[in-house]
Amino acid sequence: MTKILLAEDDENLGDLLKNYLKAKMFETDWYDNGELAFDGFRRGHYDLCLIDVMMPVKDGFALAQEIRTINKSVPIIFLTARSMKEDVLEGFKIGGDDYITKPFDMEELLFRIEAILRRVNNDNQFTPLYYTLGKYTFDVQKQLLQYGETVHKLTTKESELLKMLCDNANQLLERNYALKTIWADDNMWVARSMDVYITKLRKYLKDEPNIEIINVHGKGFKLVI
Amino acid sequence: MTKILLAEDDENLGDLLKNYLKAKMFETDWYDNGELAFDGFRRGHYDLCLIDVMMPVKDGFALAQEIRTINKSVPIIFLTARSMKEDVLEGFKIGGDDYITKPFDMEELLFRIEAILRRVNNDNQFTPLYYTLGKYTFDVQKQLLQYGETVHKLTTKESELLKMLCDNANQLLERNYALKTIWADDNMWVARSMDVYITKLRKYLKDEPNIEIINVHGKGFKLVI
DNA sequence: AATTATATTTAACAATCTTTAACGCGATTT
DNA sequence: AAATCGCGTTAAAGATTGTTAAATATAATT
Repeated sequence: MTKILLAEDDENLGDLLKNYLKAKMFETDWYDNGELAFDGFRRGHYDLCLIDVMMPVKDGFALAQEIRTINKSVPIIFLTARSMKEDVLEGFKIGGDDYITKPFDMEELLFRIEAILRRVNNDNQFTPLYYTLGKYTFDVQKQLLQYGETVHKLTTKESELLKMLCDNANQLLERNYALKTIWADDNMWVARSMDVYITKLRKYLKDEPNIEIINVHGKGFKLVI
Repeated sequence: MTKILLAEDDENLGDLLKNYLKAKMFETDWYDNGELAFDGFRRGHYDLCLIDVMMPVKDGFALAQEIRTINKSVPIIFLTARSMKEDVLEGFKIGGDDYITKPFDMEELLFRIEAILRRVNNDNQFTPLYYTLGKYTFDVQKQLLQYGETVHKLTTKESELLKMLCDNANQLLERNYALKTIWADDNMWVARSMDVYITKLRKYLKDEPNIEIINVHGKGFKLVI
């Protein structure tokens, strides 16, 4: 989960932002002044900072400057009521990545955050490489399901589905979710295609008594280990 | 020198921008409509694109979208007179990096450009001259794939494709993306040509059990290391 | 310019992957 | 209990990819 540091003294705005970002799957720590925010920054690990320029105790620029002394790369976005040229330029000089003036549109802020993270995360695409299923090892990259001599070469769809089941092991994997992500569609016809693949996976895994793909009627499937 | 592509139909603004950026040590190619700009983009190499949204022949969003099909990483900044929410969001959805509304301050634009480039250059996106593939070394410049005695002289297309696979190692290399960049086209017939080259590369790499080019059905290929 | 060599594309067929169709069974609802 | 719905399974149809060889295009050489 992406962690965001929010430095904002306005209670309403801070609360609003935190909740909005939470809904968008960002974990946000909210500090209401610059000093606390800096303490928080050195303690935790953040993927992005959202900093209001005008704050009591320590203003946003000062905070950003301090953050930059200990971290030169974390993305910083300034929030401000003032749209004066000098302020904007000051923000960029310090090493900010973006500058957005109040009142701003939440969705625009979200897109700006995502635009910056997209660039940062360019090479940060982490996915587990192997899963252990009883005696079998599932190599996601190579699309192999193997145990000693026995090696099943999986097709793309088999592999995608098995990976999704593994990610939700012992939990329900919803039909619609799987269909929308793997098949990019969830109409009735495509749904039958998924059933065919479930059958195929069950065949591969039938040698493993401890592993089972069970059906949750009307909802989806569950990989039980 | 950093090269900027400027797509702007307004003569005065275009001229002004080009001169301003030149003074700031950016080499700028200015195209006054979207179609010319796209032609220019595929011909040359640019570090950043500055695109006016409203242009004749081909508007800025359409241009950006075309650019994104052949280049997923070049930074794009939109310029526009409209500050409507929908427009801004559209720009980010396409994969833009920033969006600035006219009339804008030249200095602010400059800072935004620098903020983005700073981040891009941080990510160390230089392209290596050598890749290591198991026991083989792939020399991009000389188009050689060698290990001790064994040396494969690669043809241009073989080399371009292998390089592209290496740049996306362990990630999906989309068919269309490869076709558009290497073959400058992505029709059905050309696509088969790519398959032939995949076969050739697999032959060269078959001595290396740890290296494999796997197919992602309907999407592209992945070099797994 | 003609010839040779090399690189790339096209064509053809085989193999593999994915979807669709069909039928049967069991679960759920009426 | 009958009817409906969702799922399990298999086989065939449809699409994509793998591979080889011949045809064409491009480059190098005579």
